[in-house]
Amino acid sequence: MSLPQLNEKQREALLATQGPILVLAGAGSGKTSVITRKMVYLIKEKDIPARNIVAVTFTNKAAREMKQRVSKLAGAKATQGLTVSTFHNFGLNFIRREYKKLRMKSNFTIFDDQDSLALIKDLGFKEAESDKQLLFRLQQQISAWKNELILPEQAYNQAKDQEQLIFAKVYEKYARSMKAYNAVDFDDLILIPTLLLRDDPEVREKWQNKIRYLLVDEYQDTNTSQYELIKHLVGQFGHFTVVGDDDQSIYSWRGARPENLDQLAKDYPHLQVIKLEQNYRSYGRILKAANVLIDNNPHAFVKKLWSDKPYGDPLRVVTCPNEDAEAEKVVTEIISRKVRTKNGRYSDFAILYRGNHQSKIFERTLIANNVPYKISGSTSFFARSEIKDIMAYLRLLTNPDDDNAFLRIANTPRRGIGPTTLEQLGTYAQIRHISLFAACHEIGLEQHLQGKGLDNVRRFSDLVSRAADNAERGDSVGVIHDLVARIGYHSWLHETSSTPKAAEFRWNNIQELLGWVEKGIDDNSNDPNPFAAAVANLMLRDMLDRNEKEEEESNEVQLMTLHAAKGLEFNHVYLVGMEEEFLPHKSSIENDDIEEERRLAYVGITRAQRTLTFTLCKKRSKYGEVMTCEPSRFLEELPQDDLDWDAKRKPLTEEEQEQLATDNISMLKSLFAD
DNA sequence: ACCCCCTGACTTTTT
DNA sequence: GTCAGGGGGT
Repeated sequence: MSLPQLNEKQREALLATQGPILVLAGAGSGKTSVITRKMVYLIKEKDIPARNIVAVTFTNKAAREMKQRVSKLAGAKATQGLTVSTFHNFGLNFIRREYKKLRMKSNFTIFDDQDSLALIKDLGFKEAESDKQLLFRLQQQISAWKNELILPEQAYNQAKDQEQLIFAKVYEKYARSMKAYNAVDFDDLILIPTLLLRDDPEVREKWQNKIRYLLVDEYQDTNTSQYELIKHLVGQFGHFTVVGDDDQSIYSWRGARPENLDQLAKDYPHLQVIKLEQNYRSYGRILKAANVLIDNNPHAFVKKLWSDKPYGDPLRVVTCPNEDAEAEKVVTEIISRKVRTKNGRYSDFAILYRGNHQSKIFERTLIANNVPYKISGSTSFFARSEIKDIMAYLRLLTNPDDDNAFLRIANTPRRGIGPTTLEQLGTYAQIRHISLFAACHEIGLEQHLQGKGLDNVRRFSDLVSRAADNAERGDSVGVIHDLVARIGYHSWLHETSSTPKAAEFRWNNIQELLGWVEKGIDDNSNDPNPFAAAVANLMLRDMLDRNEKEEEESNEVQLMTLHAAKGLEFNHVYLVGMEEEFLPHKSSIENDDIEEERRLAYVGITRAQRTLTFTLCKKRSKYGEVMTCEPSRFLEELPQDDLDWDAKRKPLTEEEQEQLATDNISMLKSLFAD
């Protein structure tokens, strides 16, 4: 196999197939290309069967992209059986295969964050019922324990204060309830396989034999439990490649441990470290600025990005009197730049910010100027109420013990099962130690019990259990369509939507969802319960081919947080709100956690291919009050010779700036008014 | 059951 | 300043 288009280091990373390999891949250094081509190399040249190769990523998007690229390079036939999935999807498949060993039922449901929060709230921890903040902290603590591989008993023993003690108790209760509901949460999808692999030599051996080569993307984002999972999967002399960049670690607040990179060197003394330092994305000056900035952070592995692209224009720093002027400045500049560029597209421009709330004013200004835009990270498909409703029906069909699903839909659409009935049902279920749905069923059998609410409960219980029976027997998709029709969901949508158009839009969403269920059911798999498997997969939000549509070249200005921008690139980047207390964020300053904020700025800078513009405000109205803002310390850390810093070169008075801004805007407006 | 007003939050989020 | 979500009133 010839290896064109790869540089020396990339080739080295690709050819190293013995023992543990760490690839330190700087921003824009062609890391995805290396991983995908390495998989092809392993299959084609090293004759490792595709089914013995596993690659894990953090997002569905990354997994999908990788899979596509590999099968394009190696052909669909050669890649048959190759596993490219997210950590969570891998964990899910693991559990579905090993459910017997785990003493679980095959029809477990997956709880998302909201489900688990609802459960925690329900566990009767008095203080947390009213105090949302506390409830939230509790959920995060439980999640953190799970990510650290700490079980309830250990949490209890390690508790340092009264609060921790109480939290640990709730954790224990939570774990027991999850078992009763036959449910797992997202963290369990990693935790459960890790514990089984750790404790069961037979299972461990089986999986280590299956996986002859493991690849891990975005390694710096792994948490403790993911680290251990990988360790147990590859065994002591494992052959694997992990790819990561400690400078782009921006998720430590949710358990990611960039230290896992150093830990790897300690756990595997023969670890081969390969650095990819040539950047194919940015102009030289942008890279220089990024390097200088990140040099202020301590490093376990030193790395210096370089590029043979042109040096490029100085990075501009634009100081604005206030946030309105900032937005106007950015938007009018994007318009004029786009018009001036031949074949200029709005999608060449990105506006990046620290917090979601910062998008609002830019959105408003873009609308006012008729500029098409796209904000990433807005309400997702699965957050839509109609999708949550139907998902709850699907969950209840596969797992009748899923009380969260039951509660969501018991009275949706309205069928006269109000709070009073539900409370009675809850009490009954609690006494009998059964789920709410099972309680419905039992009450249904007690013919002598009378009451309007009870009749409704009976009817509901009959409806769902009949559907569940039929679904298990065969045509589950037909059964679901039938169920959706029987509950009158279509007319319910029309009742609850403001316009008929909105109702039809929501109805279409449901049709789309049901289409995925249909596609997701794999009758040929040896899974004992293909329908349940399909529903579980949907909880992990892998939307299969939906994104193909979404990702077609859109001519829209891209707006997103710095976190969401990781992995992407844009010709022209506007990094807005470059002020102290924004970037670095106020709470990070207070917690003395500047390094991760610096990495965030680094990620933002390295997104830019050609030009980079920082903007900041002198004054900003925060929470109704006008506040004076300080320029971000990161601006001071950048190489000043490479900056075109307006305010420093010729400081204008506030009035002059305001005048200038107004002039520019009216000039541009008259230019593009039509 | 529904609506309206008040209160509190204003870091980041995938699965 | 603005929005969401809870609580309380009708």
